[in-house]
Amino acid sequence: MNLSNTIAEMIFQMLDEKSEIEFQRNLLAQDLGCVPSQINYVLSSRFTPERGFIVESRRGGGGCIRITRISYDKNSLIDDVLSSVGDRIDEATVRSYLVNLIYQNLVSEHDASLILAAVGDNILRALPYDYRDRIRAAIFKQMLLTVVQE
Amino acid sequence: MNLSNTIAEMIFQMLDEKSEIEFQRNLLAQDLGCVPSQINYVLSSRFTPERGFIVESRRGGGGCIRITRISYDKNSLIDDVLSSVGDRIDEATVRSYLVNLIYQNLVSEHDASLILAAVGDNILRALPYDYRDRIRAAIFKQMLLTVVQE
DNA sequence: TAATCAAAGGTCAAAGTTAGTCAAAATCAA
DNA sequence: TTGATTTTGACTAACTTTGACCTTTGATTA
Repeated sequence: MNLSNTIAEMIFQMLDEKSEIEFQRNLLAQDLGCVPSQINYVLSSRFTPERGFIVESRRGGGGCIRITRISYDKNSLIDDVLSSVGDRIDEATVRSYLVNLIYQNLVSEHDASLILAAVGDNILRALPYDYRDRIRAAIFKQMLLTVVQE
Repeated sequence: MNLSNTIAEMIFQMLDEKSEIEFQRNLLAQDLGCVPSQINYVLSSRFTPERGFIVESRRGGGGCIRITRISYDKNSLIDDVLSSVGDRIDEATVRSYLVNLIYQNLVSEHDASLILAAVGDNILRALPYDYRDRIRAAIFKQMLLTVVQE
């Protein structure tokens, strides 16, 4: 397990108890024995809005970082997803949507794995670049609609 | 016995104890005294979804390769289907497979509708003829494997 | 009040660590 | 021989770690 995952896990755990946490970057870094900017890396690679987190911060004396886990209203979230997925999407982005959808209990893990099976790159790679992300987006949307319909 | 078979056998053995293993590509290659990319060759030639394996990986620090063996309990029936679906398949044929699979209780209606959402012609029609039925077959197989896996 | 200082956090790019891809060369089997 | 499979390695892509330098903020001091 690498450092970034460890840090992320620790933060996830904190967020398990409260939906909003606050901490000092340098202190956390010191606790973890890492360089402060590593915290930023973890935040920007794992606590993105796409995955359902808001990260805010204040500099200067008494500064800190605040992370909030957001929960959306059910219907509107799917709508949001459907409308925010353009006519192209890559696999990584699908994954992050799915993580979020699972987290919000809008899509079961089972369905998510089916969706991923369908739009995973290991299959769509066979398509010419022009079509790949376009077809992926179309299938993804269609499947989401189907999932939600029930 | 050639190298690839030796490597494959070693991995099979590991998978005999647990249905999911994780290892570092470079370390394994070193142990085996082969070039790292040989591992990829073995994986892509022998640990395919068709043969009941899922291979995932992460790059970068702490990266690794994970192989999951799909349980073959109710799988052998699906296996027949998988091998009888060729490289290409049209929508009508998918539908009849699904009807059959539902009838045999191998696939739920819910999953069938998801599969159909993914491989329906209304989406894949956007592809050039050459690719359409080929991609459909690939997605169909991959999804069936995913369904059975649970 | 204005200048200064110290205490946060932010940015970015280089270096490091894995794994993936691809095609040429070698080998094997029919 | 010929076509398929295997072996290699150079190059690429993805992700992580680190550190030097920058910006913001609040408090203190002249």
